[in-house]
Amino acid sequence: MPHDEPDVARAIRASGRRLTIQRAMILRALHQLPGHSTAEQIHARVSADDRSAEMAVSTVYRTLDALADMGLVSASANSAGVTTYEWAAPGTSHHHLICDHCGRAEEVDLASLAALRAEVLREHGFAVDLRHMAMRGTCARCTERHETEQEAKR
Amino acid sequence: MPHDEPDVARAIRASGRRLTIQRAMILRALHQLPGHSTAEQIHARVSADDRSAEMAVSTVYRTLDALADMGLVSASANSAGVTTYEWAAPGTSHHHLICDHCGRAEEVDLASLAALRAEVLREHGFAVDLRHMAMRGTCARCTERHETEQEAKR
DNA sequence: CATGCTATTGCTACTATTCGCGATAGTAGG
DNA sequence: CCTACTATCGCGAATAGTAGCAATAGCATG
Repeated sequence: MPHDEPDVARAIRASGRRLTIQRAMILRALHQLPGHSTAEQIHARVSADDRSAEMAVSTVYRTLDALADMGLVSASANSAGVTTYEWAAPGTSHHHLICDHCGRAEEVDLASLAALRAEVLREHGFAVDLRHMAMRGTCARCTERHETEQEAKR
Repeated sequence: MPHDEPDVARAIRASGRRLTIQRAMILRALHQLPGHSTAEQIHARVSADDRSAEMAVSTVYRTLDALADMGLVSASANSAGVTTYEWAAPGTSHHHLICDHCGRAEEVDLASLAALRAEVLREHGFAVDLRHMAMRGTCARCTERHETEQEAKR
């Protein structure tokens, strides 16, 4: 999987896409920004880097979409309905636990997912994309708080 | 888990919520509509049932949200970014495989998920909500088509 | 049955994201 | 280095869904 500039350029062209200045700027912004960023933040970063011409927000979305399609970035939606993106470094793969109560997200690495993927592929011929997969539920802290509240009511 | 009208009413009140006419209408619409429906469709159905007063769309969203919170309906987002809802009949639990290429969704029942949930709970104290969980990837048909295209290019 | 507390509703304004389209500009090929 | 082909851009309008707030109406209680 590509990670430095020439590699990325090659990967983009290999998929019949074009490496435009806008894309280059967004790629740079993605490397500069740590972890998960929203389209808004990426757009802001790009605008800060180059104030000659404002890039259209829709371009940011379309580019991120294309990059996600190629597997170069991964997108995950948080509970507030805002999507965040992050550079999918080669070999990197982690999973998100998103709490539906407090909205906080943890990143973990789950062994069982491999077994799950195997089952789905065997039984249904469906290839699940596990990279950066997100699961919703209730985090430890919120579970605890909830139980405490229940007791308080008694 | 409740499924008939008095039961549902009790469940709603038990959670400190109120059973308003709007909620009753939305519940009825949910029972009438088959499988997954969008908030839009539910709103249309409600409007069709009762033309005396148009219900606000935001009310539909809020109600579905509340019902999802109680576990009475389950929400899942499709690839186009539109959320669909369905009545979560007692005992019903299935998982969605959503193809990122053709957008089609399959419903399956996965044994491995129980193991996954156990691992996450043990290792991270996080209680994953497995009901109607969705996974993205590539379906058998699209995998096949993709391979065929690759061959055609050679 | 009357009453008060507060969950819910209906607005309306706003945010995040997508879509369509004419104008631009990467790229492969000569 | 030119040229044609077409992916991509910018822009502006459209869509799904959310937030804030004053008015309304369930429901527990006496």
